[in-house]
Amino acid sequence: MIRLMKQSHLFTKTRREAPKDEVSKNAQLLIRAGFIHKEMAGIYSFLPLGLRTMNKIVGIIREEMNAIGGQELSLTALQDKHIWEKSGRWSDEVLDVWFKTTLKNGTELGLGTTHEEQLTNLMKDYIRSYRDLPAYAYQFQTKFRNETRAKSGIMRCREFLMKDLYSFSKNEAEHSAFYEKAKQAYVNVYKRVGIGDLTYITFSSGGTFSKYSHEFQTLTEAGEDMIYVHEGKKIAVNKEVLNDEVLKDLGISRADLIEKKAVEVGNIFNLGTKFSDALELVFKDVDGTNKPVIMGSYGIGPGRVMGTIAEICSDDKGLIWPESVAPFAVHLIALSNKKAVEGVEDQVKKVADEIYAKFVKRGVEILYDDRDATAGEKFSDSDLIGIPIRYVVSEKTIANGEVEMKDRKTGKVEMVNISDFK
RNA sequence: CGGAGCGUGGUGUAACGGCUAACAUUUCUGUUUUGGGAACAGAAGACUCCGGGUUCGAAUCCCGGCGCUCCGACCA
Repeated sequence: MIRLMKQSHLFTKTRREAPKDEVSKNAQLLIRAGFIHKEMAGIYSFLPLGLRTMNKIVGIIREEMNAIGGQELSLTALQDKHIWEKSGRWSDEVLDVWFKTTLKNGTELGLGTTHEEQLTNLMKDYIRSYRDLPAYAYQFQTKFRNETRAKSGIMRCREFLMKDLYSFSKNEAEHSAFYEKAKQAYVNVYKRVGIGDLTYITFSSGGTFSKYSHEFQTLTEAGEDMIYVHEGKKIAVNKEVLNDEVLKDLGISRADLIEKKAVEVGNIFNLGTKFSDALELVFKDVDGTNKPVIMGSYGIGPGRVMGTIAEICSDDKGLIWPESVAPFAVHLIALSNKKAVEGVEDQVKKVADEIYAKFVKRGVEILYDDRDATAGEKFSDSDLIGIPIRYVVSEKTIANGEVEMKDRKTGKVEMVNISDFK
């Protein structure tokens, strides 16, 4: 990733007002700051700043997935309908979010909404023996879902990036052990991207093979889900499964639960042998018998995570990125003095250029506002874009041999000696 | 997919069925200015979403389409 950028070269611009048909805070701020561009309802392009943040989120997820033994691959978006027919999910009645298309010769294809079928089928080429298990594969892939109603800015899109990991295990114990590791990895991800405090492991319906699945729900008014939070245990229950049995299982009482709105930023799911049965993914066990592989799926939408961060980490002036996902670590602003006459060096620009060069040399990701714009405009843009640390170089500061450092989140200002920049 | 609302320069808004579609912002030129989206002067930018209809006359009224937003349903 490119570490440095002069703002005069950045082709995107900020805007004072959000388009009137964007109501959600995440889309309003991200569009105004030049992170995303709306193409259609539920379909957004990612611009340079937005892509940088997206890649930061992706990078964190990748590290956590690698840490639990995930192996990254990339499956195709165009998918063969026959493997979907085997699981019974080709039908529009079963899966109503399909985008389907055809080849010139009439062959029907589907644009992947998810990849259980395809990966299960693929794994048949590689999983033969208990010695081949466990296996953990994941990808970052664009999913296509024909949502009847896209909404909430980038929170529910028709085309969106998703990290999906699938686990293949030889028995229930092996599966469960990995499932727990994955759960912890997810906790790590949300913590690292800056929304850990507001994110709850939420018990949700489990389907055929386990009593519960686990959603990761982040509290925000922009959310679509209603969950019941148990503050003491830092867990929650999805409204859909809240009943006496669940309360008993979790050892909690209804009185301790608080109803909150939340957005689902990830979920993990025990698939059991649903897909390995359907697509005949079996392995030869130690005793010589064929057994179906036990599977799990684990999903996170980096775009939705980004939208969630934008909802939570922002104020009336704009975005406030956590350091770990900010498009740049530092925003350097030069309030240069244009009065500088020909032949007389512009001291402010000179100092700012030097500081910029030092940051670049140190490998700090920096956006340098070298534009010919007024102070107010630069400050407003800086607040809107939301880079965590802002440095200002001006006549006033260099008169004392200093540079001003301001924390976007706390607003705390500190003067730093120019000679301290190494 | 049911319900509601809305489509006017790049963006945000205005305009009784009646003048050359107005204002702000934006962009460009020049002067001036540099610590919170400065000031002045000049300029650019619109078949008022599309297609029909009513009318002497439509941004405005009617019909159809498309698009967008919100509520609900849905969310492997």
